[in-house]
Amino acid sequence: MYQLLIMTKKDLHRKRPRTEIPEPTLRRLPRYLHFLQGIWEQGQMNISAPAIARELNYDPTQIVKDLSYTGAVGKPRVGYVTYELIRIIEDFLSLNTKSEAILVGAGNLGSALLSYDNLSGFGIKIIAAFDVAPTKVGTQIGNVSVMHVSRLNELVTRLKVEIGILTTPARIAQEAVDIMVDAKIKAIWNFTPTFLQVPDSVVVQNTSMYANVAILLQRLKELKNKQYGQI
Amino acid sequence: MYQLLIMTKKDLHRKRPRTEIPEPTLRRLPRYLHFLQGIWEQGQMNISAPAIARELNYDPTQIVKDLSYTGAVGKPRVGYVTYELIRIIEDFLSLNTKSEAILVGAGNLGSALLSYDNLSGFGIKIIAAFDVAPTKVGTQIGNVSVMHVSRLNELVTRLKVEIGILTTPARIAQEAVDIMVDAKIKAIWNFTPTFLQVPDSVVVQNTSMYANVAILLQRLKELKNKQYGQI
DNA sequence: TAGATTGTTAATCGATTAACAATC
DNA sequence: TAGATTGTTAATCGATTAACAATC
Repeated sequence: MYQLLIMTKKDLHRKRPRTEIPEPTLRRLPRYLHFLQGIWEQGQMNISAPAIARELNYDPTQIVKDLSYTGAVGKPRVGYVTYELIRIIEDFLSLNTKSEAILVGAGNLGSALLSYDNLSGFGIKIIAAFDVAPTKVGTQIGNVSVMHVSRLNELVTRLKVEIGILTTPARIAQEAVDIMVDAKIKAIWNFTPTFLQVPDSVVVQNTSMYANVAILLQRLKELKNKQYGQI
Repeated sequence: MYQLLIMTKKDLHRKRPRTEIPEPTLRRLPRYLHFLQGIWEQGQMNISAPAIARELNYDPTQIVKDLSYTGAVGKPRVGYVTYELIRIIEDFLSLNTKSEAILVGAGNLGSALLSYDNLSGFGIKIIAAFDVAPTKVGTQIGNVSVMHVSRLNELVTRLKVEIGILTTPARIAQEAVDIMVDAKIKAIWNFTPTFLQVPDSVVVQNTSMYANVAILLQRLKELKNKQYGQI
């Protein structure tokens, strides 16, 4: 009776209700999509979850579960209609409506993203880049103009851009983010190793090269230990 | 009594024993490291798990647990010695011994990685790049020579390179991987959206831009639903 | 000493996997 | 019809979080 009223530490940190799609599912969906596009091009009209599972080396029930999040419905004994499934996943991931984004920090990585055509292939279109270096400002990288950061607020506000890509040096990352937040950017794709301070009304997606290297090196180490036995 | 002998489906798919560090931990460690380097430069000699937790917005016990994997030991009431902790995490993640790597596919993303100085800052040094385009072969990108793929096997075998970075177009990804595996590459960092077929003796780390965009767009969508209520 | 923090063990929570009924 | 596959519910597993004793 009593217990029901006690607010545990957990409650304070509790995540959003439960409309949330599990992150592992979101990671797998683009992989399914890529696979489906491949077989579609080869003219395969239908595809079953077990067939996808065999090809991508996943558990078949996991695929069924992941697909059920998207609202896709399949036929027993036949599977899903390839084309429909592709459309449903694309819709679900909002890959059809290209979201406009700006990029801050036109250095190595920033330039790469600007000239990385593929980026537009999955739902994001970079419409402007910002930097402070006089050598960068005024230039064009991959058809995108690089402007001085002082113009960020005006442009973002005017065009109502919601997504910001952060590729500055770590040292000035928070500063750049503050400017973005000020301009009402709603989602930040963070390529710096910095932990960003943002209000609750802004989402941050961290893509850390560091984390990926760390995992790779560790798995390689584990592989060796396994092979030679842990002496 | 009976049950003990039954081999479930689970057993077949079972992962390596349990020497394995959880992936979430491996993702967080580089973040701790970056934070620690920052406070070390500011002259802070000691740091406690709760203090790290406050700054990085994590649960304090999670930090204690993560750090315990690295073998770091702290003092109650004081915390960890900043410098020691940095060294221990770096050692643990093998970031001190620079591993040599080769890169296949010197396109947009490949070029970016080649000229991305930071990469060498976390344990990986690209010593050669490979491509098939005559316009690329023979050039230098970020101090790394681009050679024809036909030379991959010889060079990798001779220098005993264990890590391969894959940045080719998705279409030829598997082909490139077969060449790497043939040359006894042990770990592949895959930037293509392709599911790679490799023998058990090779580890693959997938870094998918697609997955990251998918998560970002989804979280942004959820954020909006939360704010305006789901009508 | 008192109190903060470590470090370990137990509880909880969420994602994956298994089981199975529905169905084409 | 028989059998493969979907789709849902239950069981399991692993990571996170809580609890708490040890200790500086």
